[in-house]
Amino acid sequence: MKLSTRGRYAVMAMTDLAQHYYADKARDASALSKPVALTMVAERQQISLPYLEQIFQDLRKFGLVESVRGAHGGFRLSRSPQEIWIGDIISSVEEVVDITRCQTSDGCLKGHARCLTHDLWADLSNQIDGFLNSVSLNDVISGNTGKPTSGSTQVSAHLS
Amino acid sequence: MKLSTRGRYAVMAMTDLAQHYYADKARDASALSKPVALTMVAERQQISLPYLEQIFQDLRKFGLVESVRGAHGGFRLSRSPQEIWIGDIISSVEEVVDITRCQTSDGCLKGHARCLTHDLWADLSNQIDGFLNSVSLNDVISGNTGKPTSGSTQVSAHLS
DNA sequence: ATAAACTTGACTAATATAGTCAGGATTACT
DNA sequence: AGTAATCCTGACTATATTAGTCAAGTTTAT
Repeated sequence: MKLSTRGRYAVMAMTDLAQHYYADKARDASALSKPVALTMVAERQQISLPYLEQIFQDLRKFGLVESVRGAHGGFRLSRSPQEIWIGDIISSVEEVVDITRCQTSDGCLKGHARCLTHDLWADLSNQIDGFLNSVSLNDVISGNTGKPTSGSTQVSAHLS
Repeated sequence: MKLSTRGRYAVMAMTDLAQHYYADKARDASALSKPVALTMVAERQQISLPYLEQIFQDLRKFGLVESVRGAHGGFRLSRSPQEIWIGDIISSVEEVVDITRCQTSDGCLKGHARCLTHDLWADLSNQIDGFLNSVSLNDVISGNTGKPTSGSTQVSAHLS
């Protein structure tokens, strides 16, 4: 799997929108939240504006955000932060990568010696998907991303 | 995180050695297993030999394999497949990637708006590490990589 | 009208990955 | 002793990906 800065930027930007979503709902729970201009998000999150624009086109196509064009336009979440999973965000903006290389021409016979590792990668893939699809935008904002069982207080800054 | 072909090749090659390990032990449980030449591994696993050599230098430096130089030389596992975790293999050959970008100069204040996603990436990192460090080479060979709770029969070939 | 903001698509630069190459050192076998 | 097999080392290159830029639009509030 490849989790590049593109996916990370997308999640950062979406948490930014989510904060505005809550701020607006606090003022008027029944109204739509106001669109947030990407120039603001880019500045707050320190991401290049044209690059963010690219990323938001993907998010829009996958229905995670709505755009409002013209002056005072911008983007808003298309549903509430509890209903948006981190996995949705990342899969919207990252290329899909075939981790196993098995569907290709060289014919991996699953279970055959050539590809004993097939299930390993598939299981790892499920593991990661499972995690990312169990964490919502709301969880991220409220700092509630850790699994109950794992030591979520122990922070390891590096992946190996 | 970046799990590239380099790491996948390393795991494939190590499963190859593990199979030879068991074959040799079946013949004589007390003897050291015979070294396996990389030319053989390269051929069986369809990996370029010079590339494999590079990878095996890393594995050797991290103490996962022993080398035997000269004619009839090669590599053998330096301990039994039950004691070698997939996480060990991958971290030996892949570059360490800072997933959070937080220790750098631009000062991520954890918990600050700028870096609400810090814990998310750290937790994901722990999740992946936890999985890879809970699967041994022996598990891979015996097809026992899935977690009891997750649907390990459902194979999704793509990571998003 | 005008300016703010989104939209689209092509383009470029930097980086990382995968893989190659050449030569050297070590050892088994004859 | 000689030779072939094998590991060992390090530099090198090609390719792909990622990150980011640029230019020229369209849409809409004021």
